[in-house]
Amino acid sequence: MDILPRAFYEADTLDVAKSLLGKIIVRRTEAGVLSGRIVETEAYKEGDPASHAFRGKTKRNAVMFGSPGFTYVYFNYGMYYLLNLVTQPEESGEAVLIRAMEPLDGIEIMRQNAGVAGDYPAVKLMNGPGKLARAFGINRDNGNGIDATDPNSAITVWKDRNQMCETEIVATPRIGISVGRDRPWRFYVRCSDAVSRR
DNA sequence: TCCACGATCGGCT
DNA sequence: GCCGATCGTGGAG
Repeated sequence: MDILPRAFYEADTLDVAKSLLGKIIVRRTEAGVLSGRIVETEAYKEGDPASHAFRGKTKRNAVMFGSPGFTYVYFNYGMYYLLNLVTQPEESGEAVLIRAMEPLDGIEIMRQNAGVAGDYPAVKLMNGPGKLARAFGINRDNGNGIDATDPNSAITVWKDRNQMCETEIVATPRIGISVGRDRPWRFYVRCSDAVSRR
C-alpha cells in the first residue's frame, strides 16, 4: 500500500471527502495494529456555519488551521471523540470528519477498546464517528495533531490496491448539526454494511 | 466566571 | 421515534 501524500489533502475539501472513501486508516497501538476502510465522511469548509472553524481559531480547533494531512480530534457530547483529517492549504480551517469504517485488522483489540464481548459483530465496531474513535482507542491526548502522511505516525492513511466493491458515492445533508443542513456534504459508499447497519 | 450546547450512542417505547 | 448520559468548550456577561 502507498501512504497518502500531503498533496492528497490539498485538493478541494469536498473532493478530499469523496476521495477518502475506500482508503485505509492504520492505527498503531501498544496492543497491536488496527486498521479499517473508510466508508462514510463529512466535509467542513471555510465559511461553513456548522464547522468548528467558523468562528476562528481557538485552542480546541487550532490544528484545523495548520497543515493538511494532520489529524483533528475533539471531545463531544461529554463522552465521544471524533476523528477528522485537515485539508486545504494552511490557515483555511477545513477538514473531513471520518464517520464510519469497515474494520480490517485488530478486530479483537477493537472489541477490547470498545469494552464489548467477543461475539460483538465487527461491522458495528466502527459504524459511527464516536464508535470508530473508541475502537481505535483514540483520544485528544494520543490522537490530535498527528501527521497522517508520516509512515512513523501512530495514525496514517493509505491507498489500498483493491477497489471498493462499487464506487457509487451517495451525497446527503450532514448528521447532528443545527445549521448548514442545506449543504449535502456527507458522503458514503452505498454498498457498505457499516453504513446500512445503523 | 458561568452556563447552554453539542459533527453521539444505546436503550426504551 | 424519543430521551438521557456526561463534560469540555467558547460565547456571553
